[in-house]
Amino acid sequence: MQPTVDVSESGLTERQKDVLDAALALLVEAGDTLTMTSVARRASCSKESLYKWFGDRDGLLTATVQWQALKVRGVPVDPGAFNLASLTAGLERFAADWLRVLGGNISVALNRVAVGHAGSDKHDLGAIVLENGPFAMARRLKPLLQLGRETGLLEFQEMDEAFRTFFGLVVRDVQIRLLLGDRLGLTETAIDGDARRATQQFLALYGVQTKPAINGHQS
Amino acid sequence: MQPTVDVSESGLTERQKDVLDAALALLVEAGDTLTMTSVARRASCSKESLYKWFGDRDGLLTATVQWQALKVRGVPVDPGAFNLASLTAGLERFAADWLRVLGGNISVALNRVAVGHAGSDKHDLGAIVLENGPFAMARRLKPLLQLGRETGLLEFQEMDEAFRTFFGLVVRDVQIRLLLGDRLGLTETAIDGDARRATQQFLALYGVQTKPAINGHQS
DNA sequence: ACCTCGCCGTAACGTACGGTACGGTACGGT
DNA sequence: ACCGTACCGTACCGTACGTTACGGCGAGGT
Repeated sequence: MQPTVDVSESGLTERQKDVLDAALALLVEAGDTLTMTSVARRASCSKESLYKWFGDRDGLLTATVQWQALKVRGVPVDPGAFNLASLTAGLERFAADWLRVLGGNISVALNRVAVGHAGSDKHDLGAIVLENGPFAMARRLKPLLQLGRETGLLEFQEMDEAFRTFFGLVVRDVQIRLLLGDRLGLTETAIDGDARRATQQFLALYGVQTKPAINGHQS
Repeated sequence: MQPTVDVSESGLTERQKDVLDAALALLVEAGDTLTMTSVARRASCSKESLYKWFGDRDGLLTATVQWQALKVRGVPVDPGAFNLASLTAGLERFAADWLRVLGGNISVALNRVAVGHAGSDKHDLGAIVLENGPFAMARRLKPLLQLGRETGLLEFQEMDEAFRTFFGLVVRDVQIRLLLGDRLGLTETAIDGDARRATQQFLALYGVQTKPAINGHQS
């Protein structure tokens, strides 16, 4: 019958959520080599149920990715008073959040399977991760940038270019190196430092004030 | 006997190179779903030879990746007279080259398989791609940055930080989006424009001259 | 008490594919 | 002429895994 569970509506039994969490854990441990049997065993459910709920292996993977995506909905940041300080704080917080997510086991595992399956299967996993990764980040950040531009704190022509520059300054080679298996101890303090550096660099490029903070070393 | 062909010594028969080229083509077409049988058929060789030459499937993939890496050895750029113009040109050329490589089918395919296998197999494919991707880029770029610093055109404390910032400004979200299957028409003119923008932004952050080119739009 | 439904556990099926074995052919050396 | 080497093509084996089928069981309804 091809159920094709749409997780975004979250029409999910608690039982099914448990199953997806188990699948998520296995995905982190074993990557794309996880088997339907292993998921069933880990979740203490029958393979028959897996197939009834998710259609096939691809459907299970898709549902798992969407389930995780549903769980990371970040909180939007828009404080009342808006000035350079709050803009800076917002950008830093955003950068740090993003680096924390990217560095997590789950993100790495999901991106790995999505990259592996990109463009080749029916429920395009790559598109889903793209949608809930970079694109979601853009949707969340752009209002902040827009606000910065409207209040005269930032100056840029193309919103998309500004966003992508910020993305580059924050992520740099971190994600690709993690995906390729490079250990890359992202301690909490290192993340905070990188977030500050990226924010300062971004402000140096797109901020209107002629402050001295040109070099990427915060004070 | 575990041959484990070391391609970096290029102890490869012409016949074997042909086989690896065939494997490369199949990798681009089919990704990690390529089978030993398909490679043998495409290259008009026997599976027995594949196993004799490369040990096993992993060995074949490894040899293929190394073979491609051997073919992309970029040419170093160090002109005689060194000034801001040549530094800028060098950076732009570098950025454009890198974007062209990243956008190519072969790079995308190889990065996909390497990400998929990262950390899980014996010949760590991820490490190999890491070595011939980001790390090779760093080794090639750093001398240029060093020269820029020595001649007083650039100013930075940490070489590595400067490199990674340049990386971020050039690559941004391009690579991850390509890996996740996003079409992303990288025309030649778009690449050149991006290379110029990234270079200008980098110079704005790390250059010593107080030129006005702060915003990412070239003139 | 009985039926139905949803689920677990397990066994079974089909197949794709990694890996091996073997016969046949071309060729260079002696 | 004979042999060894290297290779192709193909058939074959073993296994892992996706997928399906079936028997049993507890719960809720009638």
